[in-house]
Amino acid sequence: MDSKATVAAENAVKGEKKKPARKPGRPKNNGKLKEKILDAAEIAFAERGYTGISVRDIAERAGVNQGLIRYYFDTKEQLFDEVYKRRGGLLSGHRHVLLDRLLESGQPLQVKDIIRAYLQPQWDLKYSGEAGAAFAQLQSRLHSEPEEHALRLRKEVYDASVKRYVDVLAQALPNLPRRTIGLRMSFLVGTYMFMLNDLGRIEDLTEGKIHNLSKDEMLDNMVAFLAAGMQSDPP
Amino acid sequence: MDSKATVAAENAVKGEKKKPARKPGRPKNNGKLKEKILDAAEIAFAERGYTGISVRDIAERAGVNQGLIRYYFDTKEQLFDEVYKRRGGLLSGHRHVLLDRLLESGQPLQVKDIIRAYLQPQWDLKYSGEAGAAFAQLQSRLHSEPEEHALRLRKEVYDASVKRYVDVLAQALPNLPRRTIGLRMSFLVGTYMFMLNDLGRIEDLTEGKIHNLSKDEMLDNMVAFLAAGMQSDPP
DNA sequence: TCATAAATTATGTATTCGTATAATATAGCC
DNA sequence: GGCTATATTATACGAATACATAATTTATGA
Repeated sequence: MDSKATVAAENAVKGEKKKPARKPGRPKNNGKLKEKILDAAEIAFAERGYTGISVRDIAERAGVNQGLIRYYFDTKEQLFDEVYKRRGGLLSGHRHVLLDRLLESGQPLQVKDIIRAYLQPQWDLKYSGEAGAAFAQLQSRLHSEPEEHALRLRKEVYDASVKRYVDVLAQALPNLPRRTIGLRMSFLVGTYMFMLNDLGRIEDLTEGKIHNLSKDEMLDNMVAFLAAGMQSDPP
Repeated sequence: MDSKATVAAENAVKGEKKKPARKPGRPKNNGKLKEKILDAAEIAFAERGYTGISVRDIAERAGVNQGLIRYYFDTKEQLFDEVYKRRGGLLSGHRHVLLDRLLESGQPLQVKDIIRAYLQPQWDLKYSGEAGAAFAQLQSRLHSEPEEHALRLRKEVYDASVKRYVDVLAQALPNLPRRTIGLRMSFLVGTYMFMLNDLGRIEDLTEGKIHNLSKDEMLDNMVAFLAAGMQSDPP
């Protein structure tokens, strides 16, 4: 059997081409394919992970020539970064907005409200459609990745908002050492990151008793659990 | 430039070989290399992920010929499975032992003791050396993997012990619906899975205030947090 | 209108991947 | 002491990989 390249060369000689022989050049869609690439890459990376999907496959999913990915993003790694920062930036922004709103309300700060403000944008995103769900999956992957580059990316995207929430929690919990609050913030992140993934698995974990748990029910349960842990006496 | 294969062929013709030309055959070590492969693969998969490391690289890390991996494990996937089940089985076993001990003590069941019995083996493993730490990392990766095969593997390794712990928790918390306990068990898994990874990151998250947190301190903090959440009123 | 820049495709290249197989030296058994 | 199953190596193969480049068409602006 011939390799693809050989086959293509033969076809070129014979003048036979399977595809309608789209000639190169600049078509009508002026750069709009960039977004299509980002969308396809987001889902592909979420499903298979960074090393699990090829640039070629992403191009095919996006319905785009492979070279175009290099044209817009240069390397695979840069494509990944842009995918991640695109939606991660929106998420952090949303968190800041909700926290502002809470602080400006003038009411006394309640731990459960702070926690809910942190989780709500993430949950809304997850349930906003295929892209949001894919990004949630992608986040979960990135948080289990020990590589240096992944660590820097996480830091860049999330650090500022996490620190701000820790500050506000410290304000609401003046009796707790800041060190304890920081640690518990990590516990919180771990909990929701795990729940983001794939709720199907939870059913398995508990013999199918968690069927039909709605988005809001899940969020309420998480907030109650985490708020109790956050406010408890340190050991 | 020539490909490796071509170079090797030329060397063979000329009779020049870089390596001392280890002839094939059965050496002294009678199958002991299998363990070396498993050890090297455990660390490699933890660092890079399943698709991030090649069978060739694993062979090199293990100091073993590449073909030997296929001899013992047939496929890359089977190698991964054996790596995972080897230590995962020990872990589940250890959990069962600690729970037995707790139940046989005759003392009234306390939520924090049950939680500690669940976490202790995982923590001991993580701090037992390089291999244990690598396996912890590997677990974290597998739990963020949505692929069908990963799901089955997790289920096979952990399901029985998780279910048993949920049962015992339900016994200690008769006022809580079982559905709530199951859900909270997932929260618990998420929390410790996240903390398993890489404590270095936590320092970043909280402006370096978590330096010098010992193994026991971390475990105590997690138990306190999780026990409070587990016993709290449902929303 | 015409030159230039931008967007897109086709094609190529060297490397690496998982898997396959044949050759061979030793251990253990009769 | 010879036979056979086992452990190990060397080598090969075709597909897939990330990255590269040249050709080409269109949009834009002077």
